[in-house]
Amino acid sequence: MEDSSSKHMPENLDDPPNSRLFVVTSRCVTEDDLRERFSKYGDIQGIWLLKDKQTKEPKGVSYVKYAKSSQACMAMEDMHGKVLLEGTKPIKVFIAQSRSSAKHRDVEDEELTRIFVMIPKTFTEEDLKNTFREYGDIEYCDLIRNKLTGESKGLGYVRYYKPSQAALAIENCDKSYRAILAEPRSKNNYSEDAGASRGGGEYGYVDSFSQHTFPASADQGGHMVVDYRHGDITRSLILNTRAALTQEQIFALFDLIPGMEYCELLRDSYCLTKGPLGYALIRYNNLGSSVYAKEKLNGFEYPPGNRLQVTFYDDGESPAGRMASQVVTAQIMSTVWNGASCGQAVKSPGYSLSRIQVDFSLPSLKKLAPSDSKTKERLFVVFNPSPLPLNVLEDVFCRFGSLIEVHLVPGRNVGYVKYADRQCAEEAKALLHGRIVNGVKMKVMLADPPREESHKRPRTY
DNA sequence: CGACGGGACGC
DNA sequence: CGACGGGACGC
Repeated sequence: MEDSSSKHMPENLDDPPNSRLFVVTSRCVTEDDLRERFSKYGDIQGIWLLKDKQTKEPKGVSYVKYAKSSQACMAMEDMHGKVLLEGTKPIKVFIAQSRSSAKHRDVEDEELTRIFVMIPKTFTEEDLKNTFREYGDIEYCDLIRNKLTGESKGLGYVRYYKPSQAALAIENCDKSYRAILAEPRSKNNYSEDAGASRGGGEYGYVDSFSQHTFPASADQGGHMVVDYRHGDITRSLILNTRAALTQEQIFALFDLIPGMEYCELLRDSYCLTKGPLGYALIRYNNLGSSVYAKEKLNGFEYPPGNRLQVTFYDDGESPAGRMASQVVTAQIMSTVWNGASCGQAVKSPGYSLSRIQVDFSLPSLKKLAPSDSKTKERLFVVFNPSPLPLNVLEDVFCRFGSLIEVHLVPGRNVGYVKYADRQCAEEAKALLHGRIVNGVKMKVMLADPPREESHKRPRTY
């Protein structure tokens, strides 16, 4: 089944990643010399000495492939600078660049000592350190936090002193942490030109290694580029909120980002009788501030439990609860509302912004189940011709009680509805299947059970 | 027919 | 400075 002969190394040169050494030696060092000195660190799968094409003379460059990255790292750490043969120069040992990488630059320890992990949101930096210190001395731990609330996003970095320690952590820690090597901080992964670079190998260490470690995402990135091209972003934003917010509160919130030049609380034209304001219009004096404000405040819970929805305002459309564009809609679906639901504390029928148009009678609005409720039943919904907005879906599907959340699949006309009670889900299915809501026909079915994943950590949100 | 599976840091 | 082999199943 497995081909482990030392002669034949087909495509597994980089499997697992960083398990191969690049060794610079004196030309007179032989394969046996290398084997003698390097075999104590682990299972050597192959040794290859480069030879000159014409003269067949050794070039003093060789590769040593181990079964594990930690073995390669330990060999590197221990052997780098050692003299193999009396009177020859000290050898140099590095982790080899992946075969598919065009770069021949040395792989720095910087790239090999920091890992990126998924952890429960309740973890502190100390918890993180205590969890991962069994693999080696830790220089520091970082949590990724929401800048505004300070709450952990359940993601963290652990910096070790030595590559072998990071490798050991990745190899041996609980799979649910999904530990991988962190991309170096210098590279700005953030301004998402990922759409342009996806599939291209022009970004050094981003290429083959990241394909190894990052599952392909269906998420539509690159909104900055796309939005500019389509002219969908403006300096104006729309705030949607289910909870009542005062003009002062909204002003204070959006004034956190410099450049606000306008902030007005508007009544939902469809809910004139309701006291609380449904949405607000905010404008900044520059594009950067509006983009930044949307990024920072969209999805922000204020007050806690009330997730704000911030979208770009498009002058061509009615402001009431409308998305600026399909692009922005998709982005909101995948970033803000995914896996989220409003806390029931602030959920109240009077604050519903969705305008529901149906040709059948709907039960009254019900409270949502707590977002940490255990899912007892899931519904699978197919929309025709296109998905309904999440606030509408929540409005409709909550009316049978125990609704936990509605989740749309980005780029597809389908979604999932989670209930904390099977009976409620059944009733929702019975009443809503085949119905038309706001002109969108819905098929409502029981969802197939989720795929079993043995090493899966329960989601902590 | 139609299906979820995750991930990034204020230089 | 010091970066990527030899050789070929059996449909």
